[in-house]
Amino acid sequence: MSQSKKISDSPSSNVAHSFLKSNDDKFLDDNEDIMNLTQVNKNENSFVGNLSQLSDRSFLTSLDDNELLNLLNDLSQRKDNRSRFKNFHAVEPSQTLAKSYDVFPLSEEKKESTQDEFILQSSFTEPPSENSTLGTFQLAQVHEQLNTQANSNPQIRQRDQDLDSKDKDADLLFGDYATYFAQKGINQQMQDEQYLAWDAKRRQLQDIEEEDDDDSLLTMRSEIFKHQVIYVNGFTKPGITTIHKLVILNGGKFVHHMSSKGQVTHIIAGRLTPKKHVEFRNYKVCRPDWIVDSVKNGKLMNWSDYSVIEVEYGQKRLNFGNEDKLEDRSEERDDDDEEDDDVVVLEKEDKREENKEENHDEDLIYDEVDIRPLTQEDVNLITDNIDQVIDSKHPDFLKVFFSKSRLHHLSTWKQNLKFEFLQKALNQSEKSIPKKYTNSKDFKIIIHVDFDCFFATASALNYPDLDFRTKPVCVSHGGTKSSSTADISSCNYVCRKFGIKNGMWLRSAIKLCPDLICLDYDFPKYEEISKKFYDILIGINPDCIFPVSIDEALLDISSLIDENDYINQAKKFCEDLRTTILQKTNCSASIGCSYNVLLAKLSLKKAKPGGVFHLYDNVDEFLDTISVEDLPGLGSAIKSKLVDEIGKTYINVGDLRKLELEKLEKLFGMKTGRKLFDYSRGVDSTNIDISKNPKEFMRKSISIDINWGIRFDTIDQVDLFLYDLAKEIHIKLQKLSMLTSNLTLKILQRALNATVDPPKYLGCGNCDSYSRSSRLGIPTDDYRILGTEARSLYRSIGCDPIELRGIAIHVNKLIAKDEVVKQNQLPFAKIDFETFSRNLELDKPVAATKQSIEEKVNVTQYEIPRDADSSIIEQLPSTMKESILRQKNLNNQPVVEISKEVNIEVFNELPLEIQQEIKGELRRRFIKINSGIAGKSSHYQQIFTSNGTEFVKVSTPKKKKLSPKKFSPRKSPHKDGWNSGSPSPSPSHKKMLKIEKFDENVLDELPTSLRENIIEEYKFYESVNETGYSKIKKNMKCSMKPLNIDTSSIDLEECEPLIQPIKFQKLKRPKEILQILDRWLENSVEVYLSEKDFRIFDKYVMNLQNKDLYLLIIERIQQFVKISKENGVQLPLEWVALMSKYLHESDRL
DNA sequence: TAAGGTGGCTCCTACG
DNA sequence: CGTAGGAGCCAC
Ligand SMILES: Nc1ccn([C@H]2C[C@H](O)[C@@H](COP(=O)(O)OP(=O)(O)OP(=O)(O)O)O2)c(=O)n1
Ligand SMILES: [Mg+2]
Ligand SMILES: [Mg+2]
Repeated sequence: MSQSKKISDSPSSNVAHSFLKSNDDKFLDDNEDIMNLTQVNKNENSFVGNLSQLSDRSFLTSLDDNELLNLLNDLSQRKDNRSRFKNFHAVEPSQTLAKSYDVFPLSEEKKESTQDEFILQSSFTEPPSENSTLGTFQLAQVHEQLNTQANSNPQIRQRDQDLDSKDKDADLLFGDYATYFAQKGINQQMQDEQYLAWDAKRRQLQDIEEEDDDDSLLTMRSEIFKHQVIYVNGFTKPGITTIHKLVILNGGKFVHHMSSKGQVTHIIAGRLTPKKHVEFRNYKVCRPDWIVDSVKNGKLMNWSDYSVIEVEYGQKRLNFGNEDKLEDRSEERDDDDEEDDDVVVLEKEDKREENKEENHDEDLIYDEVDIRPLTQEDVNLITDNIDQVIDSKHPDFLKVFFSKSRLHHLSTWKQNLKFEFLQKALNQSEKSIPKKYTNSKDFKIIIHVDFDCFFATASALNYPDLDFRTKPVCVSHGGTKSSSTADISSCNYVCRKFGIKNGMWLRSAIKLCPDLICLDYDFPKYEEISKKFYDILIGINPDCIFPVSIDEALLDISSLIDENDYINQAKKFCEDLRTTILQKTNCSASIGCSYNVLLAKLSLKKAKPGGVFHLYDNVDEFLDTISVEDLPGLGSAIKSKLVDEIGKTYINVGDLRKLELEKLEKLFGMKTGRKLFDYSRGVDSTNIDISKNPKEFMRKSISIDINWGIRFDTIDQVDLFLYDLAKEIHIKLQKLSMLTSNLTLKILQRALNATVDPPKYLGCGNCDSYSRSSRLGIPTDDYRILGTEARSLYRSIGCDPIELRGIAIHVNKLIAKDEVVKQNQLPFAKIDFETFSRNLELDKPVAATKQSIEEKVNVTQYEIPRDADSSIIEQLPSTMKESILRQKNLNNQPVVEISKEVNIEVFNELPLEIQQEIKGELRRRFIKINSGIAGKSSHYQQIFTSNGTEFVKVSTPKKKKLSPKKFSPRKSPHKDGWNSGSPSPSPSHKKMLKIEKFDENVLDELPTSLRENIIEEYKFYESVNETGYSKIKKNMKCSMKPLNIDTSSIDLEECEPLIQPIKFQKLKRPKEILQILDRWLENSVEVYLSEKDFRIFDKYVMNLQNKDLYLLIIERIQQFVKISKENGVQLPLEWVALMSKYLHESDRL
């Protein structure tokens, strides 16, 4: 029962690593099931040779189960572990780690564009490339993979890794294009140079002939691509990154997706599937060398000379009819923007007809092709290319958004400040220099210092001619347009007389004050001023400093003031401080001074603008003049409750004081009630001394929230974005050197009554909010784990991507990295080793034992369809039966077990660190080690699910119904709430299970075989928890009317089984297999393929039961052979041989 | 155009 | 009963 216990321990979600193989799968010999794509033989010793790589957790993470077990097996077979690891610590991990990469198949990321309709799912079979040192350059690789088929040269890959580990400035390498829009080319020059330096280095390490051209090309600058908008489809050579660079460096515009309708002028593709052929029929499609040659020659080449090889249907090519004319036209366009060309228009209209007919053939990854002729508007769009709309579909969205988000800046600054002062406090407490303290213990002087209308003041420094004191000035994005929905970040005190407030929309502010002057943000300047500000504060050496914000801090200055003359001294002190700040920063600050934080804050408010206020006596009198909403922590929600309670709209603190404690506690809860009670009497004991209790000030959670610009069409885009978020979280975790074991995904879904376009431009509008969290099993900072989890949670929530308006990832249960090592050890040994002995009694696998005799490596698996007839189960060996029934009972999933031999004693000889690493990893995967019979051999066991995804979640036994919470983004006191539309009557209790991947009509028209594949594909998009064949079918039917699905009609637990196909390369989904095949094929052009790989592949194909997949594979190879022939490429004889064999076989079928 | 983030605390309640 | 997930609220 220990297993089921373990799983139900994690009610929300757990993950298990799927490792399914069919029983009759014959190629189970030791290493052979891992096809070696990279020619580097993964021989028996490859693990041993790289033992030091164990010092990096990511290495283990990257292994698939079998590899992990092999490693463990290997380690446990050696008696000389101790001596082998003598120098364990001396080895530098990054170098050896990199070497180990070539053992693995190439990384696969879901890609946005491919030439076929299959989409790769990310998985844990990826190499651990970006794990431990996620340089931005590696991100670049990821990005590239996202947008094109994974580059297939493992050698380049590895060198990138090598380089990255050496090159600390790798960030800049990527920055040169990823931050292009954000940086607006300021650093372009420098970054390009760095890129070239890097590239030179790379070329030293290898002989890349075919890229020589590109290298020199990258130094070229011109405007030849001006007004051209380039889109890259699928795998190209040179890769998408290079093309991106070439295009941008030469005046063009590069887009990552086709959704910017009508913008794209050229599509670059290596080859086209028939589908893409149809889809792109109205574009100029050409080969990548068109770009290269154009740059090389300094002028646009005739694009039609670079027509793309069509994959399948012979010469039925891209018939643009009069190619010459078109060509002329395109040349013309470089010089002027004139644009009406009858030929084109006619042509396009013709195509429109055809397009209609074949529209159902779309794979729906892209927007429908926009076939109308370019309008002047479009041209403007192209011309203004940098200022194009960037929403969440844009690959650089996060970067750009963050760079412009004031709130993001505020949050980041605050975190940095808190961190900084926490460190300072920690260091100080070490030194612990007790201060001379002459005042009595109760004596306390707290001051609260805050700049007056900080952003406005600071930005105004950039406008020396502006009369800031008399003119209404504010800071916001965009111009002064009376329709603007831009937020006012900060407004000066002139504005406030008009009733303008921070956070108000510009257009409502303009209504209040038509002469309003808007200034731009200047974040670096704010930082700079803040730095000076804090330096001053540090300089006065107070008892403690508590950073509240970039422009604001609390100080305890008790020991700087003589108790006996505190009024005068504090007065002088504050005046001096204010003056100093004003002198050094040119910005006016105000100071509130009192004996606790609450009163200091209230005094500050009173002191503004540009003054100091002291409050020591007659506190109640003072409070009676204060409105309750000025109390810290008392916002609109509490205020309105108070209004309800008291019955008047203006409530001052005196009114609040009249409420009894009990009443307040009942209304607001114990703590809040008490706080209000105390606050109304000026009582507050908030501690601001970090060094007193540093733990209290430690970071407890990390999150990323994006509720602006979230506009998606497909689940794939959402997935990519979630990975981006996960990467950001990863970076934050890494910076703090922390790990997390809990992740929460929160999404905002457009409320039913909300308009598709909310009042605020690209805002989230009125939304329902859903959140769901999940335990990760082990502490981690691996973005793949985080990302996969997030994707999984997204599916579990089930929001239609089109309705998505906000996404947030929160991680909590943070733990310092170095603490993890200590903590991991004990529970593993205790729980897993002990409880497993019970396991053994239950399901000591007879079959496995038998196998262990029969085979050197024993991989047993029982594959039972979930709805398998119970009589079938009855016939099974009792141990199997029990195990299966238990698992069935547990999570409705079939069971698979793997057993291997391991000598636990030998394993125990390993260095502790390594043991822990492996144990942790096994634990994470729910593989248990049994200390075993006679203590000699051990037994691994793993729970599997029927789901085809590599990494699967174990479902919660009972699924809570999702009840959306109405989300009204921070209703401000003024009219412009986040949702200024009509209020939502109640949260929409509709199920949002639709993921609109397929049009049902499309589906119906497909041949059955293909449909099956697609349905299986679709399965991937469902949460593991909720996946069910029947549900999918339901969803397909409902997909056109998602919002009307009745929740009650969908039983989340209703899951039908799917028979497990056999696996290849640990993969079994046709899409993945084909993907791998494609990569392999492409690889095989330039590199030697091992005979072994062919053998394994052949074995796989011959054992394949799925006829359709079989045919698809053959088709692929056929295509490949054909293309190669057309291009005069010499193919490996093996392919040709395989081909004829398969063709022969297929005749038989 | 526009960039409505983020972390901490508290409350409520379902779950064992 | 304690715990934890999830929602609410708030501040800058
Ligand atoms: N809704 C808000 C509130 C604040 N800020 C930014 C701009 C402010 O300048 C800065 C500091 O916030 P304050 O609350 O200190 O506000 P100001 O400094 O602008 O005005 P005050 O004079 O009231 O301090 O934070 C913002 O962008 N949006
Ligand atoms: Mg301020
Ligand atoms: Mg402030």
